[in-house]
Amino acid sequence: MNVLSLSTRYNPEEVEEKWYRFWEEKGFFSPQNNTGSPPFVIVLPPTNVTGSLHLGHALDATLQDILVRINRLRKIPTLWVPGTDHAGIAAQNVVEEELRKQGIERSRIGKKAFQEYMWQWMEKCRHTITSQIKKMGASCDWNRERFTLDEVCSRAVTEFFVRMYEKGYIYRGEYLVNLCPHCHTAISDIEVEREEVEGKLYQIIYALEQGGDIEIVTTRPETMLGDVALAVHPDDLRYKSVVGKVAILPVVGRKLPIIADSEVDPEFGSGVVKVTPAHDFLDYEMGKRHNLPLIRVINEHGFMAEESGSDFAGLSTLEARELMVKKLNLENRLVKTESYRYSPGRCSRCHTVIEPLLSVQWFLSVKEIKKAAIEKVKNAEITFIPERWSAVYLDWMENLKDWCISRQLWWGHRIPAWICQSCGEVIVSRETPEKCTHCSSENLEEVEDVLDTWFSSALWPFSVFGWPDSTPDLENFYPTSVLVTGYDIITFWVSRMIMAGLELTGKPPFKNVFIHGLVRDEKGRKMSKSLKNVLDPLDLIKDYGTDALRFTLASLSTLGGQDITLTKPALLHSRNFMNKLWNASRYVISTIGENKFEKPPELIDLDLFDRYILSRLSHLVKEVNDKFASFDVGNYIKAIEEFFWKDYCDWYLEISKFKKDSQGTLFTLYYVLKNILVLLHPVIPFITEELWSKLNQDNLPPLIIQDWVNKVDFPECEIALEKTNYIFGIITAIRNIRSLFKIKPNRPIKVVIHPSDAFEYQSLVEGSNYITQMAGIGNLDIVCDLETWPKSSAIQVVRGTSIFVNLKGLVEIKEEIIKLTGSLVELTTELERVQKDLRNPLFREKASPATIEEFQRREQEYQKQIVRIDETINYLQGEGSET
RNA sequence: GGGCGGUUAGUUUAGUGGUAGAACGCUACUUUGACACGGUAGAGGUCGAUGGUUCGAUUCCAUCACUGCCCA
Repeated sequence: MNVLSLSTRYNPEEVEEKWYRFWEEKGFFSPQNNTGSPPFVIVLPPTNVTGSLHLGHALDATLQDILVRINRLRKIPTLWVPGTDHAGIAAQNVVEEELRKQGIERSRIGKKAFQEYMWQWMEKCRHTITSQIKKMGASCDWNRERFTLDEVCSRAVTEFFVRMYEKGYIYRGEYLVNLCPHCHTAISDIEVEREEVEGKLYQIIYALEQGGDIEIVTTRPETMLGDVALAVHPDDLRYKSVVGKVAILPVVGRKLPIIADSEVDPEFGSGVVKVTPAHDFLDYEMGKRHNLPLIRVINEHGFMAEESGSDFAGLSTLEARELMVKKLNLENRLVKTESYRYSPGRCSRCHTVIEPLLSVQWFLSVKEIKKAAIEKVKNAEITFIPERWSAVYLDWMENLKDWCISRQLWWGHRIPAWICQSCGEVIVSRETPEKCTHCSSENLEEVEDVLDTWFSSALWPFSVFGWPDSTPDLENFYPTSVLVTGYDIITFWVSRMIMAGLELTGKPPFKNVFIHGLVRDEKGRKMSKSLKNVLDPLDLIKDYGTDALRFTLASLSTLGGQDITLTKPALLHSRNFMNKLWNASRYVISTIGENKFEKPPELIDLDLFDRYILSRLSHLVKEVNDKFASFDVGNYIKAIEEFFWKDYCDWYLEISKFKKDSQGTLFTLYYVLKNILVLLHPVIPFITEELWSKLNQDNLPPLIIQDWVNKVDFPECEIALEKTNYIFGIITAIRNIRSLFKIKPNRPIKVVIHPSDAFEYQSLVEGSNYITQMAGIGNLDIVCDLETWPKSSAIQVVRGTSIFVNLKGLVEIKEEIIKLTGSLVELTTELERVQKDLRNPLFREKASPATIEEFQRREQEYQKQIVRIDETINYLQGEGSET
């Protein structure tokens, strides 16, 4: 095959689908139990069936795939379980909105019909998502794909619920909870977001029964209808005398006791607050402490309830507020209103201002189950990477309150509970009960509520394996190895998986939690639908290829888990990298041709440059394994990139062009590229597999199941590194002169090189052929004893070596002197800095021996170079005076 | 108000108690038999401010400023 007939551009579309299908059909994504080592297991954070993948998913999947693929190469049985999440409230909202566009209202078609729409939507969405995950190259085991509402996962949810109920951890009752008037459901504290807005603060006068007035402040006058008391701080001297007296609620006329409670902030407004226990969390607590009644004046739809009176009932809260203000004005009770910034809670899903409302809900008490979850992180049985996120987790856990788990939705896991319509008994059961366990009545009604989505995602690491049954998969693959997710989800999900995992299985669900940042747009903004800055991974794949997208996301990841600013130039750079890899491989493949390497590698003759690149490769492999061990994905990639582009392409490959007849060269070209492909495969699986198949001489198995590189078969050769470093410096210096004097690249030049010691001389002799070729030299003289200085030459000094490039007529001696003097000044400054420290007794006493040695080495190096430059300047000054 | 980040070249950012790196962009040269999505050679930084610790601070500590996120 003439490889050079291949396109000079890498074309991702031609290879990606082919290889994914090949891998999947061959079953490489399923765990191979070919070694006895413990498996490496990841569960994919289940993707919400709310639409399609965004770049956050792309990053998350890329990082997971890198871990999975490296471990697979390491011959560790590897399993990555994919799946989707029913995403209760979020998915229901999406479908509701879709239907509304078609003129269909959820409330009109009823629960059953709506659920049918939900399932249809789910199937469609799930298909979109899984095909996107596949497009990303994710090597997950699709045979084990799960959906949180499928039978296996649902059974786990029921089991979890029943066990917690039986242990007394789940309870039901009427409490004040966050209700979203738009989503018509209760939500948990964590789903409430606060955002500061411009509001109004109303100052209102309440009359005292015994005569006189008292002023209060409120942001929500409409809730006055539910007032049951006024409260002041017990130490507030201004109001000592009114505590225990009675105020009259304006408009309504209800009698309100004035109580003292230390939760009242005396600095806020007048220092007197109204107490509305049915509609405010602080007031609710206060009401409990003081045994106050609850008057519920707002209903679950966010409208005024019957109890608010005939004038108000049926109004929205905003209408009620206006009416209340009007009535207060009529009664001359409103002193004034002023603008005021406050932060009402909003539903994190629909952004509607939430209403604290009394309602019957189900709660999970966390008091007991959080203990182990805290302990395991504190004693590092579960570790966060980066470590600092464990503080966020612990802070959250330690302040965790009981979790409201019931939702008034039509999409989710139904709470496995029945209420006896005869005696009111609550029956929680795995199976549908036939009669009441208390009164034997058969008139049982199933609870309509569903469970919070996180209640089921909490079980994901083991429900996917069939828990509570003790299945082989559960036995083999649980606990999982690492969880990879964004920091925004630590409290929502990670914390709950740890609690549920420890409570139900007795084991931490994973050992490591690998936290990454969020993907931001070019301006550093979070991607959001409302900003219209969301990028679709599929569009980027179309423009740049999957590998380039993965490469970009992964190489921008930092160990600190910083957010990633995704820019077009970064994507272009990655695409260019793919092209470079493609073309370097084309060169290597065509250069090797039909050559076979039959001799064992250790018998092949290797020259200086072969040993140089193999030494660098050896160093790289160490670095890569090191970075990988610490989850430092970004630097793992950057190290390979630098090696490949700078060392392999720019130096080794260029030099190889002048020694193509050497077996050692051909072997080294092949050997290094082969290793590069293995090292890069976890990050850019498609292009590497494609190139592997073209490079593959020995019919080796596909790259995806190759052996990972733990070390290189050749030892690092320090001398080769030092020599090539020197030779490359010489070449660069000559090219620099060329460039400065604008000598055409194809014009040969005459060069005299004057080394200062045996090392330099030997290196020059060894490399002379390549120096000549790489720098475009026509005539090269290496001269140890310089009897006559070359005239009319541009000069550079490298180490102790002077380089003279003959440039008759082009060189201004004055210019050369100025240039050299410039470097002399720089070097002298550096030398002085080093010597200043070396002369300092404190430095010699306190600095480490290695540092002192290094400083001494630098001192010598500078001195050597300074001597040579000085000598050259002296000569030039002589030459200048002669002309 | 509490907690956690960030502040380094024009831009996006790595990084380290001992000469500050990269990518993109920029300048000049360059279609040379892998690659112009390329090559060669360059220019560009008082590492947010002020103090402190240290032989030595961009790096550690404190304060401050601006900025982002989380929690109340």
